[in-house]
Amino acid sequence: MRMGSLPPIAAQVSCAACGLGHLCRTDAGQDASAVRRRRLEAGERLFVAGTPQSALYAVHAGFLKTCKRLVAGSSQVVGLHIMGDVLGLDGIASRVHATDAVALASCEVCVIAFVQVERLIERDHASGERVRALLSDHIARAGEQIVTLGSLTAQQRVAAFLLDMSERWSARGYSPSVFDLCMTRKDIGSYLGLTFETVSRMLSEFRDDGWLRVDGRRVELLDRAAIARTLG
Amino acid sequence: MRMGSLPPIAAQVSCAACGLGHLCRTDAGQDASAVRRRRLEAGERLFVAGTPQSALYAVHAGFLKTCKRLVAGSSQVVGLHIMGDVLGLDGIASRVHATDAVALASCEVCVIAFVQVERLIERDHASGERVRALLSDHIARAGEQIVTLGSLTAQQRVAAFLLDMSERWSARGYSPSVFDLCMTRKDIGSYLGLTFETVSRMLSEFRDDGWLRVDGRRVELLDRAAIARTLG
DNA sequence: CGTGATATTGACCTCGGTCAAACTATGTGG
DNA sequence: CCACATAGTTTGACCGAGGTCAATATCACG
Repeated sequence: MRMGSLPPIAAQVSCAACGLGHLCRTDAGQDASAVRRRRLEAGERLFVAGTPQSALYAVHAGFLKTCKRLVAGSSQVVGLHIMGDVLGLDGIASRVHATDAVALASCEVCVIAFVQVERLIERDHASGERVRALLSDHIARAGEQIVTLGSLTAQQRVAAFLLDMSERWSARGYSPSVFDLCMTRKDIGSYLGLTFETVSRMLSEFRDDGWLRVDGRRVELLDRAAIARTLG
Repeated sequence: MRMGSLPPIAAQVSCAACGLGHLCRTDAGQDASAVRRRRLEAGERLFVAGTPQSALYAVHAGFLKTCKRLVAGSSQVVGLHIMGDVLGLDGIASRVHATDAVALASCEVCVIAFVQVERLIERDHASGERVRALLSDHIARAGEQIVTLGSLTAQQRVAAFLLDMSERWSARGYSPSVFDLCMTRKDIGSYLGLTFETVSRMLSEFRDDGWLRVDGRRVELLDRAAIARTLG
């Protein structure tokens, strides 16, 4: 396994395919400096829960998680974000970050100030509609997560997780069958409301059934149909 | 218990306190017919998942649940809505209802057509901001639900549910300690990712601890602090 | 009344959490 | 280059929270 000192960011989304759409386009006579791009190494934080928020974020490359702080002092992973995804949609009204965002790999994130978004919205209605669509999508995704946590068994949750990841990578033009989870079993467990041991056990079970191959965080789906069938 | 043939809708929100805010105001020279009001009896559906959506809904009086259909054919309660709440925020982008909405008591619901909302948004920017705030609030609420389902025990979920209901009723000017759940244990269980037996057991446990009184669907909280302490 | 939906409670069992041990991978300092 | 430390993963053994199944009670309504 080659280990360059500066890991190249392989997976990258083109601006045309980005979730922000034209919200960050600087070609309409905008001040180009309104859209900064920030680079993060794995483990670095993009933002911190409870702090003032003044921008939206689009993942240009890399992979991040968002975590909600719990009363008990621990935290739960509530979102996993790949290139093209938009972060910071909660907090649009409150202007306060609802979650921590942590890079799970080297990332490049476009930072679009609220003032910039507002300027665009005032100018053309399509931008307002785009923001509403982003928020609406986020709600739909949260609804899926609620169903996963509320109605599925451990096996089904891991299956749903794998299929979701597969679908999202393939929607960005990458292989739907081979991908990197980029995170610990503990993070996956936290995201799915399970312990990391259970996640590990389910992955081993799927491997023993011949449904996938696992090597650390790299996964290869061998029988998507079988995995999907567990959700029936 | 008096049983009139036409049950009066006791709890009602004033238009000033409604979550829609000025989105449904007809005093700005709007066509008053753009905002219809629909009356529902308990059990009646306001809308059905998968059908085209062309309006937002504001609960003027009564109580509704929203349910997501599951692959297995069953469904899960994903939202509980009292007067002042806005329904139909998912579906703003897709123009398709993501859930079923069912009245849990006699309801009056204001129906505001999308075209009306769009007309308002084009006219003044505050309306656009109001819609964004509604969506953002919805996301925050979904985040809380995800944490509840992902990290809390059965006891904690029921405790969180009771405190949430209490808070919401009191935010509308009603008693924070005495309120009607308006729904079956099964619905509560579905909402919390529990079986109805477990919900019943937890309520009995709280009753035996002297933390509340239960009579069917009517609840009186006697020791909110103790209930809150379980979330510690 | 009787019927059907809802609620409560008990007995039992299972899924998944907890605890523990072994193993791997990656990094660090000598 | 190796000894050691640290974090992550896998797997086993055990246990308990909560699901399942069943009996009974309660309530609404025809």
